[in-house]
Amino acid sequence: MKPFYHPNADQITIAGVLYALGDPARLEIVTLLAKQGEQPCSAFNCNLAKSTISHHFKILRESGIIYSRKSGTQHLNSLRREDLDGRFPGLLDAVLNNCGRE
Amino acid sequence: MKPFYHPNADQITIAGVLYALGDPARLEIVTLLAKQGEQPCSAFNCNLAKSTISHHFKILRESGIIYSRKSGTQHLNSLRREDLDGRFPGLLDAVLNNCGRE
DNA sequence: TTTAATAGTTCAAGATTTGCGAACAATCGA
DNA sequence: TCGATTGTTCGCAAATCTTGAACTATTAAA
Repeated sequence: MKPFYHPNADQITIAGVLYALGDPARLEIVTLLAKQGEQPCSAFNCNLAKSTISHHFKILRESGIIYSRKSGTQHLNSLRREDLDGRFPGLLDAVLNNCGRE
Repeated sequence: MKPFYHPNADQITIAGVLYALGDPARLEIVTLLAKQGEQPCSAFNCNLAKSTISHHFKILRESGIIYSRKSGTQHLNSLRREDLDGRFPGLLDAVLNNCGRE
C-alpha cells in the first residue's frame, strides 16, 4: 500500500479544510477525535460502508485536518490541532464548539 | 420565477454552512459581502460562467449564509450575520478572520 | 407600446464526485 | 500456515458540478 500523503502545514488551505468539514460523517469523525484523541477508523460507527469511511478519512487526511499512522493492523488518526490552530487561529475551536448541538 | 427559498435560522445546519463555505468561489463571495455589504451577483467578478455563479449564490442562500432580495433587475445579497452568529457563535468570524491570507 | 439592454434563473448535457460491494493487501495470533 | 481483523483500492451506478443556450423579469429608450 502507498504511504499516506499528508500536506505540510503551509499547504493547508481554508477552502480545503471547510470542504472536508462540510460533510456530516466527516464532522462526526473530527468531533470524535477531538473528544477521544487518537482513534482507529473502526472507532467511528455509522451506517456507511467500510470503503466510504476509508474515503472520508482520506479526505480529512489530504485536507490537513487529521494525521494517520499505522499501528499493527490499525490506522490511528489524530487531529492536527497545532497545525490547524497555527494556520487558521480559532477556526477549529469555532467548529468544535458548535458541533453536536443542532 | 419562483420566489427564493431561505431557511429559517433554526434550520441552518453547521454541516450545510461548512459545505457551502468549502468552495473557493463561494468563500470569495462571502468575503466580498462581509467587506462591502449588500451586493448584486454581478459584483462578484471571476472566470466562472454566469450560470455557475448563480448556482453558487443558490447554495449560499439555501444553506442560510446569505439573504437575497430582488431590486429591479438585480438581486441584492447580504450575509445573514445575526442568524449565523446566533446559531453558531464565533464560526463566521473565525472563517472571515482567516480568509484572504493563504 | 414596441424594442432593446441588463440581471439572473432554468435547462440539458457532459464531466466530476460520492457511496457501495467486491476484491485485495498488511498485520497479528493461534 | 491459516484465519481473523483493519483498512485500501477498484469498478460501477447515482448524484452533483460547470457550462452555454434559452428563458423570465425589469428598466429604459425610441
